[in-house]
Amino acid sequence: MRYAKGQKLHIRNRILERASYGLLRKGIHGISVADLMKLAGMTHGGFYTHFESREALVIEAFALAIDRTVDRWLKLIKGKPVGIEAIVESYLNRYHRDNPGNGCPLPSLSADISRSSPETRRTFTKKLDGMIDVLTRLFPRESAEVARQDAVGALATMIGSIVLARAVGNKMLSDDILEAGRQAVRNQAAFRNRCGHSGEKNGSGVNM
Amino acid sequence: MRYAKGQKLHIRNRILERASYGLLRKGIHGISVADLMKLAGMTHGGFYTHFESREALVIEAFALAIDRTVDRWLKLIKGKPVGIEAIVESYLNRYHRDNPGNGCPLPSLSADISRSSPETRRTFTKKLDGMIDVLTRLFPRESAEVARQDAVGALATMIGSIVLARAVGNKMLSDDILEAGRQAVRNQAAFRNRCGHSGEKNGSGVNM
DNA sequence: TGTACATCAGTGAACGCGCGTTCACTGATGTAC
DNA sequence: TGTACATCAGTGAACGCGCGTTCACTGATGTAC
Repeated sequence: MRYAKGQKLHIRNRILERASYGLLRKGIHGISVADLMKLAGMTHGGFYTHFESREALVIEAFALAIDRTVDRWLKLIKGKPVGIEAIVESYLNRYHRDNPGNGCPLPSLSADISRSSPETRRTFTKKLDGMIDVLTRLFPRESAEVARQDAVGALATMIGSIVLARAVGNKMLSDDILEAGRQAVRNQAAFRNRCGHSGEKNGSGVNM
Repeated sequence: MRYAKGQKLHIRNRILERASYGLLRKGIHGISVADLMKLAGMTHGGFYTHFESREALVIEAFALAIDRTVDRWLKLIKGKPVGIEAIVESYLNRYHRDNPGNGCPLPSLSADISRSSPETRRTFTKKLDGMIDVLTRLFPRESAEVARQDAVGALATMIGSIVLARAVGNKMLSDDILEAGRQAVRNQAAFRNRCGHSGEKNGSGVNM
């Protein structure tokens, strides 16, 4: 089967997208090349005409999932008052908890990343930096450093909450964890806004 | 080699302890039975005289690591004024980040747990509940629910921070993440203590 | 436009390898006398 | 106390299996004329 121009790239993208889904669901080591190709409706042999190795695919799939998450965030906050509220609601909810395949790769794959090759970790670091930048804009503080710190704190809370909520076998406890996570992020921001020394003169993040 | 009474249990415990170390370092699927036995100074064949299966060992090793973490916490807070500071300092520091083998299993293994068997998840849930109970006592609030929510929020922030700090390839960014995590937990608690209307009389957690 | 050939993405058998688990065997130690 | 036998934890070869990767082959489509 020889394809028209552009067709090959199209198929490569399909493999990549489905692989991203499969890897987020099953974990970096939890799904085989053959099964990843099956998700794209193909057999395993053709894999290597599109990717140099399994690891190369994993890196690209991870980057894609991060990009998608950031895109979703940007859409969520577009035209709305500055604040992390909307992102927290979309992150710490049941849909995201129950559908890791379509979600943020940080709760699903970070632990595996920390045991991966330097190249994988380098990609991770770069992408994470970009995520933090986007979140930082949502925390108007008296200094960029404080804003960034608040953004990282909120992100860590969101990731930890999803990780826990997915791991527990008890739905009620899991729901409680999501709610506790949402409340924790609110409290972090609220302390800075109302009690901390920021937030007044620059007008800023009054949303929470 | 036939052993004296108690000797077998002694060896079983050694396997379990070393396995806990190995699994926390390499991940649930990142180390073989043969390598786990090597950590205990033995060959792989004898494994099944001590454990029914690899999975049975994983469950026990995970539970052991949780128990150790809780014991460490209890020692840390014994005789000190109520507060989560001591635990946060010991959790979100470089030693814990750089030595997952001796640390809390939640950042290392939770993502794998969420993809594990119901039995594994049941053990996880029970152990997590115990951890939350210990932390809850450190948050004196007007209601048990609010205290527990604050405890879960703090735990989620700690886990997420370690997960991120371990995954990034850049030491400076990693240190920043640890500091942001510590600050975030402080802010969560500070909001309840100083700005919220809790902690004093009834104040119910209507913070936002 | 039609025909002959070249291309190359996709197929599926096969490769070497490492895994979890089993098992016949070993030999140090416990027990009986 | 000394001797003969029984026990069974530990060894390491072997098992079946699934994995990532390779490769000879196929056949639909592009290209030349």
